[in-house]
Amino acid sequence: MRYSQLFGKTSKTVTKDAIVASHRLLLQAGFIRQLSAGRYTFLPLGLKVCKKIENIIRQEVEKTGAQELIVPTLHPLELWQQANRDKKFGSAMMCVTDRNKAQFTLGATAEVIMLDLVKQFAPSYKDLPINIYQFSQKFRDETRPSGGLLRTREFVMKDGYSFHVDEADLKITYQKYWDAYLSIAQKLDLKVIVVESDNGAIGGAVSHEFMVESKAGEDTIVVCSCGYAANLEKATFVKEENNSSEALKPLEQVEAVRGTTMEDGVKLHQKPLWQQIKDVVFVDETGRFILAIIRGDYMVNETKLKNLVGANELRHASDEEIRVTLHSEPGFISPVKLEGALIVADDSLLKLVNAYGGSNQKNLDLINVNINRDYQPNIIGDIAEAENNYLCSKCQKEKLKLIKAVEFGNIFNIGYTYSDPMDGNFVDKDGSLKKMYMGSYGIGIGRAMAIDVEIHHDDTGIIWPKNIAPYQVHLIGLDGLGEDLYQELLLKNIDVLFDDRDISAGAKFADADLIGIPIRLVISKRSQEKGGIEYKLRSEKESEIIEAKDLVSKIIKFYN
RNA sequence: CGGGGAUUGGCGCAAUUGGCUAGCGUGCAUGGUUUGGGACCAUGAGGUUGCAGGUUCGAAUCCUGUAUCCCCGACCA
Repeated sequence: MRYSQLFGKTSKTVTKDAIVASHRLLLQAGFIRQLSAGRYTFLPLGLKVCKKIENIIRQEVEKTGAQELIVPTLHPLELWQQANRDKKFGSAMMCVTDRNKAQFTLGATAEVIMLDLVKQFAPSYKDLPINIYQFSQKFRDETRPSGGLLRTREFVMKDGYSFHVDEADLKITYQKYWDAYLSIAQKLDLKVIVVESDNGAIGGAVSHEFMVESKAGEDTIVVCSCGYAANLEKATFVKEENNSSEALKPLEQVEAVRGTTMEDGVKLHQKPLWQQIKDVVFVDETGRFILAIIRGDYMVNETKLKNLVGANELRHASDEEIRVTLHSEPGFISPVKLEGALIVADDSLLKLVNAYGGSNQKNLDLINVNINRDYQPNIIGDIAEAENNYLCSKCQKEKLKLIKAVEFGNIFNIGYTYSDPMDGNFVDKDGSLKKMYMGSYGIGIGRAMAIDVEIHHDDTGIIWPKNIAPYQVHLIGLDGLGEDLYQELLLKNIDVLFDDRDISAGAKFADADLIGIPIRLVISKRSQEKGGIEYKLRSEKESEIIEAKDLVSKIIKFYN
């Protein structure tokens, strides 16, 4: 490709809105263009990178036995409703209506469509496992897209789905996908950390996310030097016992003229924060009130809480709701004698005696509050959020570390989440109908591209890993030279971008650095005087002169 | 959804106690001089200042509404 013919060009300036490096560089180097919030055009350079990423994914994913197909973008809303998915995904779904008033949703993910498709072939145990995937545009009405391609409302995703006779069979495919994802990451020159994670809107029991550490990441993951790694929404830690050997003291109500924060309680009672009971009231999508209680120095993780109580969405209760519905008082909430709310206790409270906190009345506190004596939670479980330096629950020795990361891909063990409501059955050996066990597997292409730029760039531009660079070679011709070499490289099937513009050398070098193609060649009077062509890797500072006859083999060698 | 900021030639910005023909950089076009790290000179094209309404002799500037975009927060009672 001649640069002079390439649609899209680099620019010296870029909107101040582009904060993260990948966003800025991809815009500046002419790979993408924004259309509206969270929706980007992929220009020819950007699309070339996408296609290369897709091909790597295709190659690796097919090793799991997956077969490529494609389903329509518009999904009948009815199918989603069958599986109750419309509620799970909720407002992130984009819906449209056709001329017959039939309702559709723009595909955000395709579990229900793929299951419906598989059902149409009345699969038997002999047909299973079925392992299918597609590359297609996904639509999610994200509340806040951000970071350029890192979080968008419209994106191409490789989404794979597998159907099995049982969980044991799924685990074989699950592992194959796991391996495939590691290979893909390796080819994209990305170091991934595999973490356990919450299944979120996809549903099911177990899942793993393939994360890449990055400051631009909006996810926090928890890692331990022992190898433990988990999403913040799943991470567990050791909850130390501080005073569990103490004798239980009688419950007392005391006067407490104080403010409404945890800190006010600590000051007034002169007792440690961890001994205080933290009370947080939530309301779920059905209007149910939930009181989450936890040791004072811990935080409630809403996702953990959601999973424990089986809620889809939670919001904080208003002060008015706390007063009117629960007959309590903001800042003085207590699980003791509280009615009208499901009481969910973090298991940290089991190891805590003689706690203190509110009494559901203003300026009155309770001291020596003890679980299962003074109040009885409806549910006890883990709703606490891990923090830096908490003790790892796996090795029980090392301290946890929280790091920022971007989700590169994920694999889900979704079980019967869809087969159940949608009658996703297969015929077993004995002729009986059984439910298919499902898995699903996703990688976002644009995000993968952005992560790569995030990880591989310097002050002057992008440094593409060789497997996904838009071109293999960036040829710069100076002094009117280059045309012959360009033709020769084309003949040898080298994918080359030839900067044939009649502009200054400096401008060409700057653009080459920005665009980030791995090999830069310069042919000029100077290079010829030195006996050949200048060869420089984008990732290196130094260049070398290569004789013309050795050039092609050197390029080919680099790419193998 | 809440808070903050923004919207002016393709792109990045300036001009607001209301006042002359809305400037500058970059990019683009033409001509010339240049040519190893974003060259220089000259000439030129390109804007109903997001949209709608209002105030005024006069609005990019003030008022009202609205749309869009960006950032922070979606968290402790």
